[in-house]
Amino acid sequence: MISLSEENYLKAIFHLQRGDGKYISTNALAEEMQTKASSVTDMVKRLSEKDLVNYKKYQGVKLSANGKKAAVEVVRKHRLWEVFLVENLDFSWDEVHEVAEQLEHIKSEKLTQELDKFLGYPKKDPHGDPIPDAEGNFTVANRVLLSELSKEETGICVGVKDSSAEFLQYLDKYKISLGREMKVLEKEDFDQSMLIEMEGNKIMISKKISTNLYLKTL
Amino acid sequence: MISLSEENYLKAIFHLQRGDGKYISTNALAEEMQTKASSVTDMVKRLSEKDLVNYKKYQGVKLSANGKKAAVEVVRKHRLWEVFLVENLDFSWDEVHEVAEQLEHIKSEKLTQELDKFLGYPKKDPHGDPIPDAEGNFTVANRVLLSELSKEETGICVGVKDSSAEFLQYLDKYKISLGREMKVLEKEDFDQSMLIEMEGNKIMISKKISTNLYLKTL
DNA sequence: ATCATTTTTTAGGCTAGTCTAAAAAAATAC
DNA sequence: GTATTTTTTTAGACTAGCCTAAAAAATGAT
Repeated sequence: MISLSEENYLKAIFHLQRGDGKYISTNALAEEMQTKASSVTDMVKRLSEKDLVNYKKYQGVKLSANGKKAAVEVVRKHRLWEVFLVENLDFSWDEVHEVAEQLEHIKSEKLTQELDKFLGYPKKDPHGDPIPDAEGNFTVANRVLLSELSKEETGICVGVKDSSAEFLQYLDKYKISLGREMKVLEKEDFDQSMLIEMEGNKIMISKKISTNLYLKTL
Repeated sequence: MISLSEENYLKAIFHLQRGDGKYISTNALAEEMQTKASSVTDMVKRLSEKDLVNYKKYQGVKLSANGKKAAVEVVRKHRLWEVFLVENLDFSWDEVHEVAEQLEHIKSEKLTQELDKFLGYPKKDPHGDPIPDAEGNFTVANRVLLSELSKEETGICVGVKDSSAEFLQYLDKYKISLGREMKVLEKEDFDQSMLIEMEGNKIMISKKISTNLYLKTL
């Protein structure tokens, strides 16, 4: 049995690893978990004992096969619940995170399966992130940050890197949503801002925004 | 903030109290919570400290106004989720309990409200138990146990006292479900079994069944 | 290669929630 | 009304998960 706290650590390691198998430092994990390095060392030892991570003193930690499976399952549940909240319970995309953080820990295979079916086996959550299927498979879309596009390039907004309520509300305010087509008209070296054309309008986008928006280039 | 464990204690006291304001003994609560009397004493002191219960040494415990409010809120969530599981996720009434025990602890007022709306403000859960509204109000139906009916009396099945999977599956097997009309044909003093007419069929019902089925008399 | 800095681990302590065993209070029996 | 039994509480210990402070290891600079 994996505890709530253990699940949160596995999820955090999963997010820091981003697919590849690199080792995550104790400090990085402490930062992600908003806790102290000493607490991380404690927990990481327990996870290692349970064969959920590979841990070598002073070298860091990475998910084992078991750990990855558990982490992906938590991510799957988190994203399915987000879809449910937005599609069926009138939540907006900036309101779902906190509640999904709780719902992701509900343990019931049948619940997850039936929820997935009820939602019509969605492939993406409201922020554009892929939802793993029951076997834990999912494809990370071919996407780039808006900030990486060159002048005159065009793309479609497919996801956000930061999914804080503040950022999402900012996007709402300027009518930036998933599926929008964007064209880079200008890139300013001075402050790395960009002039973008979207739906016939021209808007200035700061570095902070362009480094947190994912696009699929055409 | 009320912890998960505290919520479970409050719910247990609520169920043992059954509306009226009687004091619950430490042993009774330990039995309900499947734990030891000493653990109950510990917890009850903490709950008393938080003004969620009234506790007097050696006399027992009862819910305070705050405690009752919290307990009713947990019960409301439990029953709403049960409706969701049965109505939308193809759970049967004997499968919902365990999952609802987890879902009832999710903290989000908006979630509860929106779920209630999504379900169409249901008044009863799948076992016939009343669902408190957002203000915590609910009416306990005017009902009696089947075992209390006299010969020739008729009633409609409106709820179950025991909601264990075993009991509910037994009821399914003999096609006993909420809404069924039942007439008492015979009452046997010897083993307190009853001969019942239901949907034109005659069935024998043991004491164990008749003392766990609620009916509304006609 | 040595010294200083940063990172990580260890040591020891805290809380919530549980337990067992023993003591104290209440209830029951005679 | 005293003695026995039952119930309840207290005392002390345990685990998970966190903390602070100090020690140890790794890294980086000269």
